[in-house]
Amino acid sequence: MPGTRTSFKDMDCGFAQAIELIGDQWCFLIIRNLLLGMTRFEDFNAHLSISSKVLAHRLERLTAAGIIKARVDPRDARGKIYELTPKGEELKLVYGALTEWGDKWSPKAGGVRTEFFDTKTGDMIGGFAAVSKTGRLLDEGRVASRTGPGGSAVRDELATMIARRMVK
Amino acid sequence: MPGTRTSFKDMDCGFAQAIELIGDQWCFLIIRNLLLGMTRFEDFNAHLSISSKVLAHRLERLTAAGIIKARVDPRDARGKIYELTPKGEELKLVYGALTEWGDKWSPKAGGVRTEFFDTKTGDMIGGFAAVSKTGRLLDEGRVASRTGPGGSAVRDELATMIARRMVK
DNA sequence: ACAACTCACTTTCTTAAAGAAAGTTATATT
DNA sequence: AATATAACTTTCTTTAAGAAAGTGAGTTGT
Repeated sequence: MPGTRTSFKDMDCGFAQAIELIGDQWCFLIIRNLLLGMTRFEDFNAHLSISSKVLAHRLERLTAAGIIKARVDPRDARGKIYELTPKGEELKLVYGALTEWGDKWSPKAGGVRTEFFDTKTGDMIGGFAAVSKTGRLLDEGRVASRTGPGGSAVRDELATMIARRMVK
Repeated sequence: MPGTRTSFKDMDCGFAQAIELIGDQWCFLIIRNLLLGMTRFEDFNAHLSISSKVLAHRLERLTAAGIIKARVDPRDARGKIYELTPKGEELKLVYGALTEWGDKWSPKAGGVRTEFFDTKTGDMIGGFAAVSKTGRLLDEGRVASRTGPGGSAVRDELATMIARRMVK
């Protein structure tokens, strides 16, 4: 249907499912602010300059996806407090890696805008990386993906599609 | 202006800049396929069921952002080969982490759809994580962020906004 | 050499959703 | 009782998404 955004629900792929849930500029920014501790409708509205209509829709979508949950402000029944669920909290790494990438490739004189640190030691974090089963760090270049046990024909079809095209 | 999607270019924040460039469902999926080795207009078109109009726009946007680059197929001057630039390749970690999250929270009987492995040893990868400067792995719960040297008033303003609201 | 075919787009047309701004409702404060 | 505030909802206009058909340079088959 024209105008309707395409849904990826039928795509048998974890990545596509993730994008179905949070692959929207506003969702990304809202979750980012939630990860930083923001909780109020008003604050998202003001800080992100998002219209209240769209904000309400996004909060509803994120709630339905089980990424956030709202509760009434115990001090003032008018207010709601929006918080990340464990599912939402686990996006922290994705956000860290994306923030690092963004800061690297949209650089600013003076240094990074955001730095990550270890809350136990206060030390700055070196970065985000893939880790072997034995706890060894792996160079980004060594990381590749393949179809897992729950993988579908879709992924193999993709591989075939790609193989058929190989140049050079 | 109504209908115009909001731009985040003025937001002084690496994360927002990243979202400005790739924070769109189609861009995400296109880059995912590029990371898996897909290179052709036709293949994105068919595999993602994206309309050619929108695909052309996205490829243009990603090219302008310096994330992909096109070259003519040396074997057939009709065809173009789209490839990730180093900037684009560096999104691999973000994609790995997001795929892992999506596979975990949209689970499938039988196991993960996609598994990551070390191209040197063939061993499966344990996961993605934050790493200290000294190369130690950090528990996700220990990771937090703060304003860096290039950080702006925007982030501090956000922190203030949040602090003002603290409950419990 | 010429027709048929491919690839990478454009164009056209319809409709859903984004943005701006004003309005609503249920509490809360004075 | 009057005013304020938080979290939405409504209205209205415009842009962009989606479907489908069309275009043009380049290639292949005969």
